[in-house]
Amino acid sequence: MINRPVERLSAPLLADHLHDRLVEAVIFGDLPAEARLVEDSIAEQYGVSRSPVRDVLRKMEAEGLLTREGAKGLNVAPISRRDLDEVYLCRIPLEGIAAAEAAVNRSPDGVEALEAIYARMREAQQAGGVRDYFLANVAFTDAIHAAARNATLVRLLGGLSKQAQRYRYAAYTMFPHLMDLSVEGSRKIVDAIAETDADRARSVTETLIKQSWLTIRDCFHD
Amino acid sequence: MINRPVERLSAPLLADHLHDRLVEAVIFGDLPAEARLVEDSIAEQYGVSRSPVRDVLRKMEAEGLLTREGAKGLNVAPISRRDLDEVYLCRIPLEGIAAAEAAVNRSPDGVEALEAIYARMREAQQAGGVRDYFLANVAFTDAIHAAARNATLVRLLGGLSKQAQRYRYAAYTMFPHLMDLSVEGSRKIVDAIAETDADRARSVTETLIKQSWLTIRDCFHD
DNA sequence: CCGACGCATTTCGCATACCGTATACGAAGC
DNA sequence: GCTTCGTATACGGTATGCGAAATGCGTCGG
Repeated sequence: MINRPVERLSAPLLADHLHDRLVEAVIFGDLPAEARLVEDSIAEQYGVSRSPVRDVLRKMEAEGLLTREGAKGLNVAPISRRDLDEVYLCRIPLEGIAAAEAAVNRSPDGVEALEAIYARMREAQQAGGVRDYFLANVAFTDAIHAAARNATLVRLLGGLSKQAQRYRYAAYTMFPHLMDLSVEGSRKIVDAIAETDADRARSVTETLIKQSWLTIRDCFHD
Repeated sequence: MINRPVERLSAPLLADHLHDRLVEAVIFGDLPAEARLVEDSIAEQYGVSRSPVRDVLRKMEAEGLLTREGAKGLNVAPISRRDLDEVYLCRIPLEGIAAAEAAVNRSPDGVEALEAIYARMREAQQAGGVRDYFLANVAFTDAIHAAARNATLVRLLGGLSKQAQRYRYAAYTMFPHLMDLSVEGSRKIVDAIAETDADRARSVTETLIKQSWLTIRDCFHD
């Protein structure tokens, strides 16, 4: 065997670790769009068997990160403006609902968690750490989803948010000023949720995501 | 081996066949809510190995038909009004978008296909065949999704529609008059799409689904 | 020089076997 | 009699091997 394992995975639930690694690799572009993925190669690289790899690849397919090329293997999903538009067409109303539900089911703990993550976002923004900002921003989104207390909604957003994160990370890298827009909008979202104002939470969320969309769109004018 | 296979599956893509069978069983209630599913037993029943069974169960989990009980196995997802509300909260805007996009991307073939399925729905309604009506109605929904020409939207709806179908079938069985409401609303949807009126397509779709929701809700007042 | 057939390779689908863990039941001790 | 510990068992996670379908390439014939 020529290829040494890139990194040996630790014991508990190989598949979960592997999933995280591969998702990261796709979102951050280490695995470029259209890259071919072969079960055997991945298994060999990470020093595991094909079984967990199969599970992971199927899951990532469901998350929209991979596309199946007929009888051949899987590819990293292509990046395109068309795809971006598809994702955001769905994402806008769903994130709006999540914010509205988070406001309806508002809890002191939930708001506190949001404030904490918002603080992380501000710090990263002022430090100019694009990757740190991105990670905090993802956590912020996840916290709102969790606060919505709606398992079905979370499940659906799970099949969309990973796909969206690819575009978001790329956009933050290209247009760091997008962080300003994001911080400003997030402030409004936290306030609306804290005040239990579901309609305003929905509308500021939808507005923010629409604006982000238009900005990101400029990066991918195929 | 004591248990004879319930039914032996044919060759091409065992997993797909198995998936269809199990999804059917859940939607039509042959596998009741909360029923425990064990990989070994399913494999034995259908005369296949655990590998395809695992794939299928994971897929059905993503479709919201099964829930994972921690380290233990999978159960058929519970039926509850709470769950119904969650599903429809997401389904209303997504189906609305699908109808609107179907109108935007209107094609003569697409409209023709919708009309054909609509005719099937009418026939089944007048014959009083609840199951036939249900099947035609599902086909109608799928045709609109396909006509929207949006892979991401189809993927998301795929993670929701199966779950919704459980409630829809149960509701048609209990309230056959729901068919009248459905036929009437579907007529309006086809017309709006045929006229390329996206806004009207969205609004009549959302109205129909909301009305269905309220009707179904009466069946599941936990 | 071009096209068609056939072989080798790639890659996935499915089967089978093993292992670790979590649960439940029974026995032993307090 | 109740609690607790150990063992048996059931189940999912993982490893591995085999076979079939599709693809690409090379060669042979026109």
